[in-house]
Amino acid sequence: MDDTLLDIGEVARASGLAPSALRFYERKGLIAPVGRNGLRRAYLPGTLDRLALITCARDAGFTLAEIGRFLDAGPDDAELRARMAVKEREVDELVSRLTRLRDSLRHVLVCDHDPLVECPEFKQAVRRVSVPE
Amino acid sequence: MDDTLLDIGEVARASGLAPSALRFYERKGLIAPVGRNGLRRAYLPGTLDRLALITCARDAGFTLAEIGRFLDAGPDDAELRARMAVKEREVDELVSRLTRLRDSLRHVLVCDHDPLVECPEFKQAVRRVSVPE
DNA sequence: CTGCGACTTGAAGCGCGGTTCAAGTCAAGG
DNA sequence: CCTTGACTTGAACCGCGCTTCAAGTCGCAG
Repeated sequence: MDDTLLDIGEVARASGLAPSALRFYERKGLIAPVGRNGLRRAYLPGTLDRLALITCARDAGFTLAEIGRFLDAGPDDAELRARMAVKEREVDELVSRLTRLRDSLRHVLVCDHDPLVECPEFKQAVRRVSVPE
Repeated sequence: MDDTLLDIGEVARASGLAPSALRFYERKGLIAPVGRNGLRRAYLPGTLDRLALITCARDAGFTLAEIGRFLDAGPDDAELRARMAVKEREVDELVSRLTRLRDSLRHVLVCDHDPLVECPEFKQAVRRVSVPE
């Protein structure tokens, strides 16, 4: 009928997520098909954008429950904005820590201590990672 | 006897990890007490450095099994170096993604769309997050 | 000697984020 | 019509990273 609608298999291929994961997300209220084709779920193409957002947030350490609350909120939701502000700080700090970790890894790639983890430069870097500056 | 040795409770307080977590790490081969005081584990102070490293790596998305392999390796372990190089790239990419996510969050804090996730700037940012540049 | 509290063990349980399985339904093609 | 293959469901299972629990063992203070 409407060939702009997507089957679960197509959504899975396009999003890189398993069909089982899509059904799981549906149970959690994160996504929903716009309708059914017989029994089969029919998705709007925009669902892919939503899934990209979900994947991204999940990678950033948000739980699916957090993402769910996050997804249905208007501009007047002060509590949500507060949570997002908190998250923004958290992500920012995580970025700092990971940056230092990456630098440690880079160094250890070219250093020669035995065992590797005893390298003083590396240890110092780790200390910088764990201590909030 | 030797008051430079630490009891599990002291290690827990100093590291911020629960005693149960420390015993769990021990079962996984990540840490070990240098001896026992009766039944009680006695730790070297250096264990705290090791735990800082473990915590840091775990936060960065390494599994405990990965961390374990990582911890006992000399400079001649080519396979380990290869894995670390891979991890360095992964962490680096994660940093990029998180940076963009943080920027998205920053923007959405000051924008006014309904629902928030429909903000075009935000959506574009999310797209940048998911698409490797 | 008698608590007391911090430790010990192994085993079971939990929350998260899914995957896997069995059994069934449906639409399209030969 | 009948097969094929992708979908449907609920329920069970999984790996990870711990926590909790029951039952027991210490060492030290009073």
